Amino acid sequence: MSSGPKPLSPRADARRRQILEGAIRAFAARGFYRTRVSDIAKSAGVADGTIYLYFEGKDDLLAQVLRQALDSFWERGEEYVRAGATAPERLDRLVELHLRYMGEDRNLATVFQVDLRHSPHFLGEVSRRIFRDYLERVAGLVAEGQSQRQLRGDLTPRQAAHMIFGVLDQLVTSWVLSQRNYRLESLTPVAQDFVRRAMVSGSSAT
Amino acid sequence: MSSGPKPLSPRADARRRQILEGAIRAFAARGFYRTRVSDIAKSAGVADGTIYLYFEGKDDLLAQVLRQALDSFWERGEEYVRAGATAPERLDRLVELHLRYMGEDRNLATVFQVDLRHSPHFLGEVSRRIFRDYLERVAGLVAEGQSQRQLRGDLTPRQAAHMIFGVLDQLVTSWVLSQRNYRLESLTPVAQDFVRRAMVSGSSAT
Amino acid sequence: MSSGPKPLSPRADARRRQILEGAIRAFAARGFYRTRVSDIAKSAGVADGTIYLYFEGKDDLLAQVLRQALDSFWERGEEYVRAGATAPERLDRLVELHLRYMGEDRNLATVFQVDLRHSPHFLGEVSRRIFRDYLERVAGLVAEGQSQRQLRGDLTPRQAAHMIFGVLDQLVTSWVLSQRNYRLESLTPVAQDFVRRAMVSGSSAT
Amino acid sequence: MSSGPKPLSPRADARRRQILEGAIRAFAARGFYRTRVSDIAKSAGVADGTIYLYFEGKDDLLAQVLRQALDSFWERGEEYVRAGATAPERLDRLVELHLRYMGEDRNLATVFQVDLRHSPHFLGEVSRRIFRDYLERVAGLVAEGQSQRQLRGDLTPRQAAHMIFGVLDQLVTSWVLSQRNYRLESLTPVAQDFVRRAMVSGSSAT
DNA sequence: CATGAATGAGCTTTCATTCAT
DNA sequence: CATGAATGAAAGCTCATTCAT
Repeated sequence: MSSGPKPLSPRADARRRQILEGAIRAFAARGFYRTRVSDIAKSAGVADGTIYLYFEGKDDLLAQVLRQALDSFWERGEEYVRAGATAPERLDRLVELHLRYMGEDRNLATVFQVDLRHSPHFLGEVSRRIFRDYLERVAGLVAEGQSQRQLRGDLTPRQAAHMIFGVLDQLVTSWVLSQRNYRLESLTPVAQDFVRRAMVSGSSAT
Repeated sequence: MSSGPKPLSPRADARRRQILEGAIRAFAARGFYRTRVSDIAKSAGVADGTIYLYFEGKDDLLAQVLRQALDSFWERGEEYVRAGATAPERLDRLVELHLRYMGEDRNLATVFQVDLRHSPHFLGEVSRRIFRDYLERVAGLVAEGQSQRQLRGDLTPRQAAHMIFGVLDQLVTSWVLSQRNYRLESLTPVAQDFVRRAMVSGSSAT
Repeated sequence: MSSGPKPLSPRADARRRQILEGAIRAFAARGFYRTRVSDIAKSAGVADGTIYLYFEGKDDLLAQVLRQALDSFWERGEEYVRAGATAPERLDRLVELHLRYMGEDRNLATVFQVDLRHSPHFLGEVSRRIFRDYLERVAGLVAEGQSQRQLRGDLTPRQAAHMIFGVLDQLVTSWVLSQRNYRLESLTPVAQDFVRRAMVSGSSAT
Repeated sequence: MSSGPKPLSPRADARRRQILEGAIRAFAARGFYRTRVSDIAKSAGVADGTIYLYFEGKDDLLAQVLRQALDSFWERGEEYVRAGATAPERLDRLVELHLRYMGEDRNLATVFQVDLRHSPHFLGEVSRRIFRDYLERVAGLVAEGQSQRQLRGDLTPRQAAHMIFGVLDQLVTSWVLSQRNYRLESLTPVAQDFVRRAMVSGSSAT
């Protein structure tokens, strides 16, 4: 999927990662716009100028953070999700994966919930691709389940994907903004149940 | 509900509204951070300095846009929602109201989906209150429905409120970001069905 | 000396004075530059725009404050000073007059000590004239005293006038800046003695 | 005496000085308030932003100019003044030092006479400390001379210090404002004589 | 490769002045 | 005459980016 655009030396790759991680911490703490490049440099332990040896600028840095995180998300989870025996099970696994992945790194989650939302205004295509990627995969899962008659067929896969993503996304947002301290993963069963009820065939009580 | 903090002269109130509307257009077009105060002024048809006669600054302007919009949302919809005969019907009406209200003003919706998400980093309390207000009301609807045995009781009202909000919110976001041109309200039945299935008692197929 | 440039109606003259007094209070409180025209208006109890009916602008206002005060100083004191029987006595009276006049209105004194000093940079000619007026009169007193052999003749009248003014001026400045509360006039004997010793003939111990 | 607050690299220290000197020229030419930061930058030959790497802002710049000048004044002169054999001689040396120091740098003198006077309104404590420092040292000289019966004892050291300072200060002010071109130092004997007569014991002719 | 001092475009905000009422 | 809402030029300051070391 992600053929790294430049095959970097291991040394250079480590440096790149170091900066990326500094950027995640910095963005999470203050938000993209309020984060200065020098904040990122400090957080990453490099000089300001060094950042420009590895990235084109602040915008590019955010784009790469997001891209990288999404790549690693699917790299790690795609196989796991597809290994579910039935469509509902595959949705369960998606829910679990989403909450677990985000729950593991609150800083990264913060960047996703806050700065990714803001990015359409300046990352344009990049930003849209990130959303599209996610939604298309979920839509794929849904379509497959529908064709196997395991999921209800009276909504489009895209619509379903949006709503499922919406549920997960809001749980993450609320966790990120929450003052309280709880584990995001603990919401897995509740979310699984919610999505299952909404997606599995059966009469909607009217 | 909202006792305007300062009783302004009609003239001043009109001016205030004029600026607020200019701000919504400007924020929607470029996002809060990329919008200059002079953009707002131009969009509102006033001089830069005039803005500071009515607002404390850019932050205040966004806060007021959000507050005002939320106030008018509930002012307009609370009664309508509560007029539903049963809890599922009240949820239906909430879904309908949310999509209709947002669908009516794409600029305002854009500000909500994009800038409100970004605001915790700088509007702090204001921002949190806006989310809290919304969620508490929905949680109230859910709790009521649960005590009347019309909604399933095996999740907390807050959790339910988050997920319901997530569904609606994501439909709005996707509409706002979409290049295609469709009416947001047209998604009402789909969303109602999704929420109903998820919330009305009945066995979740496992 | 000062033939008021415009013979105003009594009503208008009262208004003019009202603004002038507001300006003195405002300038004293914050200094010329930090005083906004609207501060002056508030302090004088008129609308901002009204000020421009009586003065050309902020600069003009300061110039008039200073001019007016100096006029009234000499109007009141010239006769008194000249009524001294001998030159030393006339100097005594000058010292007394200076300290009494300034001591009577701390606000006015503040404007003189602080803003008059700053004014050469923007009031140019006006500012210079105010200093010159004062110094020429004192120099006149000294010259007269010298020709009557009552004051030492081994310095120029201008030099003497500067140093005498310097003594008085510094006492006023220090009073204006002082946190303590004492009457400026109480320094009269000390200053008179200082000036007398410095100016009356007699061998300077070497 | 002045333990520089931050031990800067030689390079940084040179830059700092360069800006300070640009600021003195700029302030002298137009006065603090009418000087724009960009004027200072231009006069110092650096970019606007560079100034903020070395100073906190315009106010800080003026404060540092004044502080630095006063430090260097005493650093250079304290020993010289105290080396006078008698109190009158020490006063002579103070007068000489004051006029010589100021006479050497008309720009710096201008800043002192004009902007230091204006500064109480915005430099508060800094400004007060500068005056206090000077006056206390002179008062110290006077008190010492009084206890040795070399200066008249019928005025307080502070009062004497004020008046002596007033004499010197006014000579500097008048030199700074003067259109004519003369050497400030040339007034040394006159001022010495004036101060001596005023301060050395001996009957004041009444 | 790495640094961080220097740059200067760009932004928010203030406030003297004007003029329709 | 008096008002004060509106104006918009002007100014201080920030910070992404560059480049000499």
